[in-house]
Amino acid sequence: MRIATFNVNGINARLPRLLEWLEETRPDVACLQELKADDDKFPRGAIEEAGYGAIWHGQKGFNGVALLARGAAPVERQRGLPGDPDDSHSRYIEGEFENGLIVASLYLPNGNPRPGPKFEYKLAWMERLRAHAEALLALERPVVLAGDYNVIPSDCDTFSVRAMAEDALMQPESRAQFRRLLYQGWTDAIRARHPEPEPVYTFWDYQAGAWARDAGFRIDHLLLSPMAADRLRDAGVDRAARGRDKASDHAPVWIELG
DNA sequence: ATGCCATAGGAACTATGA
Repeated sequence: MRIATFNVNGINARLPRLLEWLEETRPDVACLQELKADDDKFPRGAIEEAGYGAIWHGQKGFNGVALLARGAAPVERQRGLPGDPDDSHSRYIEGEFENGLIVASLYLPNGNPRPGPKFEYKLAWMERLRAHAEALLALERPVVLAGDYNVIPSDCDTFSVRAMAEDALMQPESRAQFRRLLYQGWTDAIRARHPEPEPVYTFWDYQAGAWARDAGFRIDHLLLSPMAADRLRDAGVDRAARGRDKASDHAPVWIELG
């Protein structure tokens, strides 16, 4: 089965591209981020017509995450990341799919500018994610944590270490928290299939001709629990999606599980 | 150091992003 994650950067602005991508690649589960739409603005009709059941956690203006299942209705397990009742951002949704599979769609805070409250929020969010991920591992089930992590894990995951040196995405604290997650026992699916130092970018800025000169970085990740990692057959990036008219600044990332 | 470009909301411009 195919599971994919796609930061759409506005689900209504991106709807034609999203529907086209669903039809072309037919993922069994799709994790979407940056809906930038309130719950009642989610295009449920168009998604259903494309053959997908959906659950979503919207927010006006920014954030917003969703889970899509082909020919099925995802069963919601968790809406919002646990650990802070005062956190109003819609950045996490978790569902249950066929054969006991658990999949989460997450949109980790960017953290810029740094230093400052946004960077502190990012690190606190990562700590909450670590705690929740630990609980998921304890279930000993196939689990996929997919989404826009806003973390460049290592220097070969960016076109320019120098250009990104001061960015929150590449700070030692952000990377350390990401590594702590991996050390719990999660597998970074892209790196399992495409070991370093192969560059595998998932994001290219709209500005400064970044796509044209392949000035990208890797921030969209699928982390697999041991039971999911055992089933990993392949992983990749749908780069073609980034080259299209009215494209998102992110490309979809996918895995195939046996 | 800032803008570059894009989206949403709302009707000029700001907030947000990475």
